[in-house]
Amino acid sequence: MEIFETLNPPQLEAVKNTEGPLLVLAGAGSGKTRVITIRIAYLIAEKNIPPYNILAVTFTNKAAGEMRERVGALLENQKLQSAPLISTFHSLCVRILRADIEHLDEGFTKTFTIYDTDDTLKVLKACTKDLGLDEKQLTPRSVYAAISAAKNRGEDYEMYAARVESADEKRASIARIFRAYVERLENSNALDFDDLLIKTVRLLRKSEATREKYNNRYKYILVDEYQDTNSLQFALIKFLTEKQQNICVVGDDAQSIYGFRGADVQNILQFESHFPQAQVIMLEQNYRSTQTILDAADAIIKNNISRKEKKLWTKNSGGEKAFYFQAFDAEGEARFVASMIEKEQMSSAATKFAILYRTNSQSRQFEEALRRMRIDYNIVGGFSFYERAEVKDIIAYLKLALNPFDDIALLRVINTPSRGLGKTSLDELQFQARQSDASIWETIARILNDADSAVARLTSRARNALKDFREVIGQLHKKTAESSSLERPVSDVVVAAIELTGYANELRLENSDEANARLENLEELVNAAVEYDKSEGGLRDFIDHAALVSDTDKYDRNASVTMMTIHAAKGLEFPTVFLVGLEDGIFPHSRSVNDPKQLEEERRLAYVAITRAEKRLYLTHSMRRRIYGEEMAAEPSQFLNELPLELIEDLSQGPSWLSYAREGNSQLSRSAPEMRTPSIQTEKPRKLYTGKTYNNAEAIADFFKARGLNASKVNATEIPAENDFQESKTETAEEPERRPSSGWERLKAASSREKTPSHLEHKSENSDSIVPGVHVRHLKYGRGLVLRREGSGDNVKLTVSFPGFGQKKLIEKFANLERIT
DNA sequence: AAGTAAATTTTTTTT
DNA sequence: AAATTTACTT
Repeated sequence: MEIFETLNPPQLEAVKNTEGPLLVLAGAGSGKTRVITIRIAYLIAEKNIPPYNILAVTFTNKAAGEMRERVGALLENQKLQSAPLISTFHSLCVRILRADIEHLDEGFTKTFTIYDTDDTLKVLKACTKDLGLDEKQLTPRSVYAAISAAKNRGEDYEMYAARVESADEKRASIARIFRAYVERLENSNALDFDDLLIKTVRLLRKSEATREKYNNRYKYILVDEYQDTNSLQFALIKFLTEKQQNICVVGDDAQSIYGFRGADVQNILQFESHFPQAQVIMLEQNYRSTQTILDAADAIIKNNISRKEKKLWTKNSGGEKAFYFQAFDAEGEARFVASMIEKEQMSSAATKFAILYRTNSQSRQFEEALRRMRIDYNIVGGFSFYERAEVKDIIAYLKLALNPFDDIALLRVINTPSRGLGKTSLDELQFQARQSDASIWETIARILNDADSAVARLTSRARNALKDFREVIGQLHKKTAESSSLERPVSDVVVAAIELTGYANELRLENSDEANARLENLEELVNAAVEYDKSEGGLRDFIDHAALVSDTDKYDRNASVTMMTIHAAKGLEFPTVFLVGLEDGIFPHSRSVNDPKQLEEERRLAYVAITRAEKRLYLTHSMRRRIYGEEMAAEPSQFLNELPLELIEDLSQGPSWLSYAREGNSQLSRSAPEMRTPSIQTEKPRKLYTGKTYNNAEAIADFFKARGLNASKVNATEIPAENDFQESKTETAEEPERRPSSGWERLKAASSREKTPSHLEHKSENSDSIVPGVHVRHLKYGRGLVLRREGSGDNVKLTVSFPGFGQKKLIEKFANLERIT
């Protein structure tokens, strides 16, 4: 195959080294995907491995789809009997479980339902309520996080309870919810995302026959983005490679960005000890970016302590500097990005742009700005098609028809469209179901069959509604049965779920713009089903697909402008990248800054973002930003401070943070830290900052005024708590620190005094230093983050989030809070 | 029971 | 600021 000639020596090694365990450490832009796809093609075309013996695993459907496509293109001219399985971890597990879950003997059957995050949260909420626990403190999200973490550690609820026994009350409650949750899922024959992995691993551990089957089936296994695997995924791989060890994993520890989901970098770092015969190949030549971009990425990542030294290099020498822009507010930032895109589109229409942000909520401003300038864009993430209410409703009907024990699906649709079943009836139904430890579907049957209906206090109207409902689901069920034996196309059943249930009729009757839009979405769902009928999958696969596709899967590589989170951008590349919202608290995210481990993950995220760029990189941040509808001053991200100034070109209007940084650095090079004269006072890291320093009496008075205090009233202990004074007095004399520190706090105070609109000014005058965003210490709860401040004078109420205790509402006057940094 | 008004919460990142 | 949840009418 002439394609091999396009590979460099280590890439070629990685392709041809087909036997035994192989670790490919592939830096950003080093042609990783090419290597994997060509390797698969090589196995088939040159080594004559039957395609069905090959398994490639990815994390996202997007990656799997792309890989399928590229392998397909490489093997275009071959006549193949089968196709290699290229799948996500979760789809692979569904496939295995749909075949063999009954061997697990845990009561689950092949027709199990998959609960997505939404469904899971609903169950958790119901459990918490059921147990009479505090729903305010035990939010479904936090409980889910705890349970999911436990599951990913391999704990069931008993182990969790045992481990947590002597710990705080909250975790004891979580243990109870955990148990109730597991029971409910069992009753509903449902598995959540974690369960898909857990049950598969358990099944492989338990059943030798199953293990044997898949070991014989998949003789060559490839895993993409191996740095993102968690312990369960590792266990899965271990079982699947038990007999033969033709396992090739590809990844980059510097791009490990899913630690929050249990991913363990140790899997890739310890590969050689997990698979003792392993060979290791490093791909270090970057084909994507300019040297400047690589230098910028490297400047940031080298601040991480735990990392494997890697030296990416490129033949694409030089390149232009990274552009930098400081905006006054988020709208200004978006306007800047939009106008830069417009300008570049004028000169070369074909180029592609990505706007990358840390959180989905940042997309809005950019959407508006682009729309105003009539620039077409594509947005990945946020609301996905399958997350729309009407789509989920219809899917729920289908899920229910396939698995009547699925309480969550049932509750979703039992009164949609309205059948006259209100809260009272539904509460009664659920109560009855809990009493008899049965599913709601069974409970309905029992109530309707029981002539002596006094047990259930339901109105005759409600009973009739239930009868209708049962009838509808019954009919739908018949059709699904026909569909699974492939006598009836999937699209037929989908249409039935839309029409038979009266769902479409209700929307037609409403005849509003919104209702029509929904009807169109349902039309789209039918289209998707028609597409599906062309492939061999049945209704079941269609529904599974709907549960397992993520919003990142709708990336359109032909779009000129794509907006998405940095996470979603992993694996992609763009000629021009805008990395926006480079502000402290946004990126790195405020929930990560207190934990060095999480901060390092944020830094890797920055590394991923920057290395997406091929030719041109823009870095932007805003001086203020609205958070929860409240205008907040925002300081530049510490990551900006980690970039060498000579790599950056400032496009800001007027003086910017960067121009101050330049000034501050003009006398002393920050690349020469040894020139620093250490002394007790200056030992503490300090930051660069713009704006006023508090180095005279007037400025000090101003400072306190901004905080609503009189300088004379302030006692001695409060000043050091702020610790602004000594530092700022010596500011210009000292060498600037690489790692930014509290100087920015002063910029915030200064800039809010100078630039804050008057309504905000007023607010800050009446408050002291305990405002949203600061940290405080509480005698009992310890350190906490102030989220909200309400009221005035003696009635100031604060909402404070204390790690481990949740959110507390406190009266400032009595709470005895101390502000800390 | 259903619709409206008011109160409350929300934002990390994802299969 | 927006979306979701709860409280209050009819």
